[in-house]
Amino acid sequence: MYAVTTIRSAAAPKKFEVTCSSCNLRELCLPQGLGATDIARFENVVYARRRIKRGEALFAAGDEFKAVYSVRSGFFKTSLVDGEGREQVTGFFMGGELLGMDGIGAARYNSAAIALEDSEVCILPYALIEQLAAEVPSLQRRLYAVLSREIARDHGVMMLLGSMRAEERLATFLLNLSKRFTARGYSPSDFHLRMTREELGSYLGLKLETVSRLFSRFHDDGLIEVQQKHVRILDAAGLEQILATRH
Amino acid sequence: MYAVTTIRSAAAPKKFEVTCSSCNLRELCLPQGLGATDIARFENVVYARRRIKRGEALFAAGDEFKAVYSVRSGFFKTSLVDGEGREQVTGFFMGGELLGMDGIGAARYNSAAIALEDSEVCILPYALIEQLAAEVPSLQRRLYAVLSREIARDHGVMMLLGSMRAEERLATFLLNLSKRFTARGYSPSDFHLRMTREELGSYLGLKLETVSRLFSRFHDDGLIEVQQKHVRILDAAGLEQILATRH
DNA sequence: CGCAGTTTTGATTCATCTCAATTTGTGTGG
DNA sequence: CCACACAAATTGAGATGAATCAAAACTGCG
Repeated sequence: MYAVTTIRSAAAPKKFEVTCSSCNLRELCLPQGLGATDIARFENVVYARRRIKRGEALFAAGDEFKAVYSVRSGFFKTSLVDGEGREQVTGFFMGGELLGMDGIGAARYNSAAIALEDSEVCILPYALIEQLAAEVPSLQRRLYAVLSREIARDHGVMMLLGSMRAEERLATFLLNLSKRFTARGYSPSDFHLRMTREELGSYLGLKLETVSRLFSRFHDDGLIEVQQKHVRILDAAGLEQILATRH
Repeated sequence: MYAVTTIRSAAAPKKFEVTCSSCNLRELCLPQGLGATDIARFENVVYARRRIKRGEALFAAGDEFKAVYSVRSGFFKTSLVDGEGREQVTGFFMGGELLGMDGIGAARYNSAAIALEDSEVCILPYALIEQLAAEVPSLQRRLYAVLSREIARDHGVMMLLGSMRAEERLATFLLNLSKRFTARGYSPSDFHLRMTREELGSYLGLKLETVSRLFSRFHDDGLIEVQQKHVRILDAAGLEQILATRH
């Protein structure tokens, strides 16, 4: 286990006064549910942030696992590349969501995290978090819960990829995105997609042309407005209806 | 948090002397890497086993989350059913593998676990495991690692479902199964599938007829022998070749 | 021994992919 | 600030892998 000072000097990113207690993403982020005293201890461990420009990697698959990251602003994709060069986008991440947890088990990141817009993350040095979790039961519980929810989330994606037709996949994705934007105080119906059609296609198990055609079809059906990356949901109930339609 | 005695009297399954230290699945199971003293404490918490007959549920989606289970013998599937009645098999589990971890976050199981043959599991009461983990760093580390690996495993399935063609999916599945059997001292090439073609199809995102046809094709190509649920791998390199083939 | 559930196989359809051309948008350097 | 070059998105036509529908064969359980 590293000493705090060692890690600080080794990583040496911009040092900020990190104050989770006043962060508006607090309730979506790791310290959710912690009391004032525990949050203070937590802030002491989360001592820095890091900026990542669009297109840059926060970490790559195979990199040594040292920290988990919480998205403070911006947008990320995570993706996996197999031995044959196939890329699979495994998720999209926005404010308050945690990145890198799949690296704990193997001490190396299992996937890569790429910023899809200029972004900023809070660095959560894993050794310190782990140590603190052993002392603070509410943090320990929260950490297990976050890992477990990630598993449940992945199962949802497996359902999407394994059992849904193309238009159900896109409808599910749009509704999910809408919900997450809402939780962050943004419009539930009006947003800018940060990923390309190809990245979205990879995530949904579809080719980019298919994604593009689906957007056009949803548009023609009056469900959404699309203009390149800008999407406006006109008929959320209609999108839900797609999921209810017998297949 | 429950007192040990409360949980014991509440659950009251057959009481066994559980001795992880002498279990041949020890190195695949949760207590992997624990020293003698810690294993003893662990055994004290894992105080019981439970038998599940073929076709029965170890737990159902939505059940209150109380324990994680380790497969002692037998074979399970886990599956998810969405609002529209679609079933998605999310995994198959054999000796030493852990079931139910997706329930930690929501305090309810997120999926159902069904025995595909008469099976036995060790009951790992979560409240006690959590408590012990806070005191035993090696167990804490192992628990985080197990959760993290489950996430990484799920990402592998997402790759399979999102980026592979039907025959690549089946080849991947067979090779994975072979590896897991090998790790448990069984033949790497000769095994009995416990799931139906439909269950396997659900897991692989294919229809049962497609799975059946793929088995026939692999048979015709001299890669495997199949007779209903019995499979013998004749040419593992050939199966790997399928994955390497440009798509 | 018989029946229900499972698997195999065939014929056909259809959703999605592939290939290709065009349009639209974006970042960069003059 | 504009023009150019490159990246991204759209749309069309046609190919194809897997789904669907249907029937027959097998298996093992009661």
